[in-house]
Amino acid sequence: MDWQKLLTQAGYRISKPRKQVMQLLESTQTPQTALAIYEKLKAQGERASLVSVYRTLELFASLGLISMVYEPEGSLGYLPASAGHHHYIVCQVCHRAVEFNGTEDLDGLVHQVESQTLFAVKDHLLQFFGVCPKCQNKSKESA
Amino acid sequence: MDWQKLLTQAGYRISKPRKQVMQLLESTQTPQTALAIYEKLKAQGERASLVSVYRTLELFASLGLISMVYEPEGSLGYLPASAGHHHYIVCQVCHRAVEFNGTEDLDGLVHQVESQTLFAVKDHLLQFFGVCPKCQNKSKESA
DNA sequence: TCGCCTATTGAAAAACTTTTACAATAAGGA
DNA sequence: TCCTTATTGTAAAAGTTTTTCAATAGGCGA
Repeated sequence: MDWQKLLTQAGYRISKPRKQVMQLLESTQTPQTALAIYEKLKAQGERASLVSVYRTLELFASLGLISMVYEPEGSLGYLPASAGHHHYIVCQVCHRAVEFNGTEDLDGLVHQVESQTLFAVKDHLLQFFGVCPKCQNKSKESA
Repeated sequence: MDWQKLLTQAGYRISKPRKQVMQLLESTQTPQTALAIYEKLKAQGERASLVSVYRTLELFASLGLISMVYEPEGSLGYLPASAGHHHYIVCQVCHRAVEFNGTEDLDGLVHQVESQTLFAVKDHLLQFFGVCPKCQNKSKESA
């Protein structure tokens, strides 16, 4: 669904900062931190405040409109959420994030962990880091 | 291997704060944040500074003596590292962390992700959250 | 379209976390 | 025990996230 409709239906307004943040996330190829979003908007001449960026990201995340991934250095980046699964592999070179579908294998792992630890699994944190095809080729060329 | 021997062999000294931090981590059942370690040491009358706690944790982690887990609220906790694998499931109620062995299933997932995304997988972030057996029983009793 | 209500914003400050600088201290080999 | 220097503690800085509150603007109803 359109994010603006979803926001409206949930009782939120379509404000300028919210439009700007979503537009920036949608136009970017890599996950962006709150500060990076703020600085890129500023560089574009927009004057959304950093506080609003934080608030907007929190709202969008709570509504499932955006996903969060850990960058290779540990900071938290945001990117538009797609419909289904939300597991990402992040390129350690160019930071590009790509979704992968690992539901089935993960289900197996969840069951194994539950029987092994007797915990009831409620949630998980799963993310891969690696080198994307483009960056693999670049390093081959320069070698 | 004994952590003190390992430190010495790597050219580091066995200082008071390092002893205190390791002792505290070894005596605790749950992962501890830097601040929590500092405050618990202070409560015990030890006078290690917060700066030293940070430095010590960084050193221990770089030597593989301790592992890091994300707490349910998102903060980073430390706990002594065991020999082999280092994946944890953390109880959302009592914060206890238990290791699990998911190497095989994870290998399968890694291969699937590589063929699906064409990335070369270098590293990963895997952690589960749930409710431990004890806390499951407690909630049953109170229900 | 206009006006009103109030959700939302921006600025400033506060709270919190982590890092840096540097003189004083103490670990451990000679 | 002495000497060298790794390590510490204090203080300050840097960085990040949250809170406060008056001003603004989104969007519904008239």
